[in-house]
Amino acid sequence: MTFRETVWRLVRRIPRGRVATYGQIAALLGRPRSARAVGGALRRCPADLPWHRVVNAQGGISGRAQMSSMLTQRIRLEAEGVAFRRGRVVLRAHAWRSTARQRRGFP
DNA sequence: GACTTGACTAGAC
DNA sequence: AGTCTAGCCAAGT
Repeated sequence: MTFRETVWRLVRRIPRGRVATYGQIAALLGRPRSARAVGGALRRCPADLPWHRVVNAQGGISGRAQMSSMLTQRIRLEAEGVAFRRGRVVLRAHAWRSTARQRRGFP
């Protein structure tokens, strides 16, 4: 099982209408400093993966080569009911909380 | 096995 | 709040 595959498996668990950050995914996999590698895992991923539910630590959509792809991500999120504010996802409202510890600790 | 490449981040101004 | 920087690390070459 490669790192990339574990990322995909976890991303599939993010429910509709919620988002996770790259760093959060990395931390949940026990590799808190591999956020960047998580981005790499999503750069090329299966078409049916809900990749749009992963955003950066500020709730923003991270740079892609094509801007159309960034727009696609926002549109897909809004279609799931995710609210944006000044170009950022409202993390307070939509951050995926998978554990009790995170429920307490999320800013 | 040694580089290089990013869909990252926290910290410093 | 915006910009820069230095770490970081899995994958690709």
